Amino acid sequence: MPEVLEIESYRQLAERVVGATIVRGWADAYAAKKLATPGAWARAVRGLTITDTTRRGKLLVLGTDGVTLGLRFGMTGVLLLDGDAGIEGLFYGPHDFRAAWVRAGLEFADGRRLVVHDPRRLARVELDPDLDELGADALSMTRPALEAALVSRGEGPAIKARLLDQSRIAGVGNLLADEMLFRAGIDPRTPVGRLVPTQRAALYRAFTQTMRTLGKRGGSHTGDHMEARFPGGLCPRDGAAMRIDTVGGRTTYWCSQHQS
DNA sequence: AGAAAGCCTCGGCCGC
DNA sequence: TGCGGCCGAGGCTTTC
Repeated sequence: MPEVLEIESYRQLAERVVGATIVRGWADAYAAKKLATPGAWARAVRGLTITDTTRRGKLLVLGTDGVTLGLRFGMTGVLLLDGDAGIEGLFYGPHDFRAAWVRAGLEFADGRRLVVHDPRRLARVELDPDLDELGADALSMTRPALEAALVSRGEGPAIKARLLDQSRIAGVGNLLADEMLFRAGIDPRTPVGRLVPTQRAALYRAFTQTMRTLGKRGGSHTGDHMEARFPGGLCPRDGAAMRIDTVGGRTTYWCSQHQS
């Protein structure tokens, strides 16, 4: 579920702990998988004071007076502050909270707790995350940055795969990718190198519209194409059958008519 | 039973 | 032929 729009809402929630000092941190073996040892998180965060929050794509970054803290949320991770998600409707599946699904967190001197709630264990904590591996941030996409991200040798990969490539564009996930291609009227299988100028212009427009509109509506799952995102769904724009296939390694829905 | 909104690794392929 | 980089497939993990 979490794509750049959700992570941005988590960042805004995390803003509330700027200035607070960590008295204790914990992460289970899965959440700490990217660290040298499972205990590294607890040792590193103790005594740090949060100075600021930033975000690059789907990576949430907590600045401190020492090591920088990174949080990744996988497919089902949610950030909670004292059990308050900050926004409603972001839970995967049954909007359920279980203490057993709290995989990592920080406890502050004032008693508050900032925790990662993640049923499927794909969320990760990081120390001094490497931002250089991430491409242009999706929420502040510019036309030149998009064009640069679309450069390829030869035909290149399918446009959908390129949109999901976090080293080119950081923050676009499966639902946002399908939504912007839906709005742009582009077949997700089109090789990037074969996109003509009018398609590139349409994609940029759809890209920024998608971020703005879905951001206002409340998340990646509020796109126009979502109502047709099931087998047998019909395109809400023209009533044609939606196609389903794996593109860029992910389940992809697109309109057989206006995206061909 | 099969699929799932993220990401990592592996191996094959391509172009220099 | 050799090599690095690109790209797709598959796995992780648990749930519904």
